[in-house]
Amino acid sequence: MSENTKPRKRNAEATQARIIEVAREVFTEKGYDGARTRAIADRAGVNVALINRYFGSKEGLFAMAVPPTLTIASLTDGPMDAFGARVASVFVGKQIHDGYDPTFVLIRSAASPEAVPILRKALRTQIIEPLAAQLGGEDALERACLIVALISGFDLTARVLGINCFSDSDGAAMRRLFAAQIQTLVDVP
Amino acid sequence: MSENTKPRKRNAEATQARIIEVAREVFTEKGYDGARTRAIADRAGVNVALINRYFGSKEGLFAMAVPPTLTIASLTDGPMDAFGARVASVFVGKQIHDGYDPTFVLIRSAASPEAVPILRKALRTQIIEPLAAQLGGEDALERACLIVALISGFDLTARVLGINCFSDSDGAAMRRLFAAQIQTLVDVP
DNA sequence: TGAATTAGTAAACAGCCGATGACTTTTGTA
DNA sequence: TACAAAAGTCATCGGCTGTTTACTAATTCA
Repeated sequence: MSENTKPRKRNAEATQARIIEVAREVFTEKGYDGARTRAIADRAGVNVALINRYFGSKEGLFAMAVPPTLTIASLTDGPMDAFGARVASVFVGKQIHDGYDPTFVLIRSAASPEAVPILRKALRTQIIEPLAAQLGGEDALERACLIVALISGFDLTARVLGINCFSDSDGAAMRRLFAAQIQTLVDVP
Repeated sequence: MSENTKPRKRNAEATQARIIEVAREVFTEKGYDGARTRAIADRAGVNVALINRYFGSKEGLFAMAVPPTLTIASLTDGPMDAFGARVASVFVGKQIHDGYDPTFVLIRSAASPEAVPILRKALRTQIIEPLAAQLGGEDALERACLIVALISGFDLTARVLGINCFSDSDGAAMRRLFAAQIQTLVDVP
């Protein structure tokens, strides 16, 4: 009862949150350019004009929706000698599910001039730099970049383009190879 | 004298070739969706209608322009124990130059439903399968996919998104690490 | 040479896009 | 209960997109 004591039907904050949630899904499916503001508004059950009212523009909505979620904290938490295995278990065999997938947004928005600066800044400050700091040792920046490249390249090849990269049924071989590749970039120093 | 005996000013074949050449450049810069048929026609010095007359549609032009160029023959030629070094020397430190770059087309068209099936088929049959056959040994398909993933992921991260991945000035460290990563995928068996 | 074929152009169509400003409805409060 | 502020809707604008149809001009060949 501490909050929501009054069941307001009109709630700007909740509406903005719903728009952001839906926008993440549509940006995942279509990328920045392919995502239509009307599609986002319709799926969120609101009028298109609210997107411009609350976020200024489609670009503003993208900037509010995507960068806060670009992080690898869930992967860097835990022992780093098992980092490769952890990444592989998440990305290899990942199903293409409905909903938000930041990596898909990244890949599918790489052709959009409005989205690239936003993605670049978030990727650099929230993923690559922290990862490089955590890796430490020689060429930490290069190794962090290669880890990100391997992950995003794998998602691009296997999921967005839909190339079958598995000679076995459960992807065990890929998971093992993928984990080993990542781990060599962690262990180098 | 067997060909071009008469210096025709109107030459459908030459015009088609010019359109394809320009289309490759524009697809490189903008991706499939961002490439405007009018921009292609204007830069080629012809009327927009010729694109549809000669190639049926924008998608038809893309299918005629891009797949024939998707190959890694220039990289697989040569000793495979230096494959990693060869790939690294080509991709690391590569300048963003004007003109056609198949990897950029791949990355920047990954969000376009019309382009993806075309790219998937060409990438699979002309790059990944030949590369896997050349690699041989265990998990050749997985290793070929990871090589492609690493290359395309690096281009996505460092070039299309424009993230600075180099702690030195000439990229020597990245070139060494990149080459080593690729080479471990070649040498595995 | 003259007619038929081919290369290329011009103009417009139907539809979609993001964004805007005026309008209506609900909510909170005096 | 009256009223002002906030939340949300409606209709529309200007511009752009791929494609098509009708047309003009150059080329080929009998």
